[in-house]
Amino acid sequence: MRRILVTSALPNANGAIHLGHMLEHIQTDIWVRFQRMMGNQCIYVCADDTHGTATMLAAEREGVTPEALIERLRAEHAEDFRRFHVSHDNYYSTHSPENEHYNREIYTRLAERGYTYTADVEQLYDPVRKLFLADRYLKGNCPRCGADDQYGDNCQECGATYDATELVEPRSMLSDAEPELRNSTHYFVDLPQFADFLKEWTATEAVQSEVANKLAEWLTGGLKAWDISRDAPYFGFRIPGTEDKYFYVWMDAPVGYMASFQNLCDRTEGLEFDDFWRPGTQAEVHHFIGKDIINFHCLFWPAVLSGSDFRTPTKVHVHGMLTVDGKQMSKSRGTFINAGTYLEHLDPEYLRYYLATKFGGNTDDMDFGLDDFVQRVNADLVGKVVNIASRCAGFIGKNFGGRLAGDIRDTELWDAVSGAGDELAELYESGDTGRAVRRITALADLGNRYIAEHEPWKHLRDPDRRDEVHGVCSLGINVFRALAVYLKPILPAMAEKAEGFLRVEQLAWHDAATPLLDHEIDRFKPLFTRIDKKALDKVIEATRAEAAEASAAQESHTVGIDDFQKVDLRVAKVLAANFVDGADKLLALDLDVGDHQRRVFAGIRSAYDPAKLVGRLVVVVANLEPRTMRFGVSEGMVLAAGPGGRDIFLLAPDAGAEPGMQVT
RNA sequence: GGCUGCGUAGCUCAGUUGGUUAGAGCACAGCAUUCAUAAUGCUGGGGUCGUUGGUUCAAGUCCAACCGCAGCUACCA
Repeated sequence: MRRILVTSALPNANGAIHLGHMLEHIQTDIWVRFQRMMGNQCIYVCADDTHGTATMLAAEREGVTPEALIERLRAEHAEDFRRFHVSHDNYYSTHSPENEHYNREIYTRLAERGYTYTADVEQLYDPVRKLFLADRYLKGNCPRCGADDQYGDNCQECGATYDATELVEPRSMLSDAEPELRNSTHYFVDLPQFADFLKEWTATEAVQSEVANKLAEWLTGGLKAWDISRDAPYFGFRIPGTEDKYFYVWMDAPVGYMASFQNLCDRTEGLEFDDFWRPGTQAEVHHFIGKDIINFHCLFWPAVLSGSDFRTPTKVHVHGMLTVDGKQMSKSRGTFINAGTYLEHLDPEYLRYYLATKFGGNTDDMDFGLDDFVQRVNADLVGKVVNIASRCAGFIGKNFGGRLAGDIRDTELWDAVSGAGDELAELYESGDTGRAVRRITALADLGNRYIAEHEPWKHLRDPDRRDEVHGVCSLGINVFRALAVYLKPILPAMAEKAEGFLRVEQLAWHDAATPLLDHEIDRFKPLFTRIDKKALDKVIEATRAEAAEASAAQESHTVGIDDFQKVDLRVAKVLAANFVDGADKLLALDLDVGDHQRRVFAGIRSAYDPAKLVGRLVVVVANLEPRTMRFGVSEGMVLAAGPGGRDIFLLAPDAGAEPGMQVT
């Protein structure tokens, strides 16, 4: 029995799970379920990737703590995956004590062995927001071609790459302030010391050949030291021995795989962390990732592991990106589909099956063709596979008491179907489920052809041919059963229904090799319904609507008077103001809006004493969609100016204004 | 700009080390069938294999340039 630990890349705690995430988790889950069906021990862990400046800023915008924000998203993400039948053994968080423990341990070991050092770095600093700016938060003019509005790493116009400090007329995207050049001490992993190790490691079976080719670019071009620290304020783990330095999120994210596993071990008898992570163990570790994060998983991660005396990954399975109708997923086209939106209208197994037809175990991009999706799923699953059971079950039930024949009538067909197991197993193992599905549907074609040739409906009336009819239909059911086994890693829910129909225990891989004989089965109920194209259209419409809402809210620089008039601004009087338990940025305000009262949570605690707010007038957005926060529902928004922190200034109408008056 | 990979019928994809008239499924057309969720079976039309040039007796397959797509380019998580 193999002992295997499997991971999918950690989704970021800054948005909903979408089809791109689902692609990776479905691919991983198919492989995991296949391994379990083969009788291997296969543990599948994942987590939300929670740290970084983005989380900090998002929490600030929502007026909640980062901890509250990431826990809400973690729960949502875990639920989305569960509903798609993704069988994580643990879906954890990188913001966990286990993760902090292993980050410290890894860092300490690296430092002890001389793999780390510090150096001063010149970096752009936002004097208003008081933080160092990552490239993505900087814009300016390209130092080479002069194009304006370019990010801090490279130019979209001329393709030049440069350092953020070279930008002409740089601006902070957070405050629009002109950044200052400041010095800061940073911590580095001395990657060049791992060059020989990495050259060796990337030449093994651990990575696909095209991935090794890509990695050769870094390995032959010369590795640079890796900057693993960030300055406060930063949402993350503090580096041991420092006051204001934090681990860069890409340092602690992969360690999150270990942390999630440790957390599972702590509540699972017989599961030992060291069995999987000590050097030289026979247990396997497999990572599934997209081609966008190859360098983190195939350079930094194995180097860090080997330098801190942990085992290195058995294999990194890299997949390509998902396009929809041949183009990048796009919010305006309605193709940036969230998992939750999909689930409102469609069965998750449609997507699992369709994506399975696309996986080839390589890094090619995969296209989600909307029409193709509908046709492929309906034709293959309903028309071919399930149809075999559907057309045979009636005969068995009505004429033979629901009992299958005692022997296999035609060994040629049965041998072809039952004998495909080894080949299919190899295809699943290598990740080529596309080819596996093609082989399986070809077997279904054999089954349907066999039934058509033997025309059981014609011979049913002939008492001399009763046995023949019984044998043909029983074989049909057995073909279906084998196909259900072969498809079970992809379609677990369908397989479960099939188990009920066949009245059998959980199907394992080897069950496909032995037929079900002289066995009573249940009445047939539809195992799979066809996709209605209209349901898919609704998904696209809903996605487009979500996007329109979001972009209307933030994108346009100028608004028409119509847009402005949609905002219902009212004068309100503060009746009560209170601290909120567990929220360090919020105040709960009870407002008199003229004809009624309402409660609003405002992120102004850092600047206002609640006692001094009572009785004063403020301006409130009265028709803002109510937002459910951890502490209750916020029904509106109080207007204020300023960058935040101590500098928040509430708007106030002049004397004479009354609660409820509209602001125009 | 550099790097990795991809570009084959209307659509989604197969095409091993270059070797006879380039394949499958879906879609489409015709026929058959009616057991089955308008499901199935048989037959058929449809491609100058992204473009151009080269190597070779022979190129979808090897080489070069160009075009298009995706990703990376070390601070995008």
